[in-house]
Amino acid sequence: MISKKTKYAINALVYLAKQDNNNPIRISDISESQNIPQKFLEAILLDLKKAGILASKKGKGGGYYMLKAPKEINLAEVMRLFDGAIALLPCVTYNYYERCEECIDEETCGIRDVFYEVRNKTVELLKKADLEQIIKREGNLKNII
Amino acid sequence: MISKKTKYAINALVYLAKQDNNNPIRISDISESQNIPQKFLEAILLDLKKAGILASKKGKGGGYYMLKAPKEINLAEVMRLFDGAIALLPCVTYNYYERCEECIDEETCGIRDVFYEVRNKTVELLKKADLEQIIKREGNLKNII
DNA sequence: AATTAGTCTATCGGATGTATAGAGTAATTA
DNA sequence: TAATTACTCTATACATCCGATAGACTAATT
Repeated sequence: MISKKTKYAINALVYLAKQDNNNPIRISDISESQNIPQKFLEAILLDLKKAGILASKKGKGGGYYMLKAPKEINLAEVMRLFDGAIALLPCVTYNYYERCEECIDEETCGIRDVFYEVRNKTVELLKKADLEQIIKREGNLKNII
Repeated sequence: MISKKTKYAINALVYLAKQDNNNPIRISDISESQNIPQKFLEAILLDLKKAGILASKKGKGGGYYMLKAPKEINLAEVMRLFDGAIALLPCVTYNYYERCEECIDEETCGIRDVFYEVRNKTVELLKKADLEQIIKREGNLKNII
């Protein structure tokens, strides 16, 4: 399961990416419209800013706005930022590799082999899912109904 | 990430499935050969027994042995048994569905749409991975080296 | 100068994951 | 039927993480 932090982050990003212009949006606006606890959201937005995805403006008329283009931000990136590794086993991650202590021979581990496949497929799907595409998907789903 | 419990369970199952005959194996044997803390392993084996995957025999010459055929046990089943849902969002699980509290419209949620795909692919891959196949994979990996 | 809004630090309760201890029970064998 | 072996159950400990909140601080704008 992904953490609430990641989920909130994605929701906030989609919300910001949906704005017509790129004017700053107040934290309290995002918080209320997306049902995210405000103080919790503050920390999340800060992290997104540090990651170079968002930027902020202080003072009256301030708030957060997109720095990167929606197409350049995908769910794999956001998940890694808040939850760390995407893989289900530490021994099949790109960025957070760790040997399984109890493992006898990693090279010939059939279990690892399976989870390696799972990770590859998952990352592939999550990378394809950028903010622009997610918004398009919403449009499609609305048309179906 | 899957829990150690799940990982230990899989390792113990593969170990038991590899035995030539289906004689009972002592907990202490599994524990030592697979580097799993014995007391922790006891609880895991009990769960696997309750799930109808293993059976046990008490007294001298006793231990745990396979009840189901290795081909009938796949990683999706084991993961669900110990870690619960496989999906990354509660709103896209088969067996543990829960609405996201903060969600505004589930039906048209683009994020959900993505994670729905990820879950389907993951479950597909994990279901294909039964114990027999895992053991075959190990054989293949050994031949490559 | 006053206002508005983001930034930082600290903290907290609760849940979960990993692991261990020890007493108790049941089956087997000799 | 006693001794042995091994499984079963309950309780507990500890660390870590997660979700959330409080409050003081700082910086930009009007």
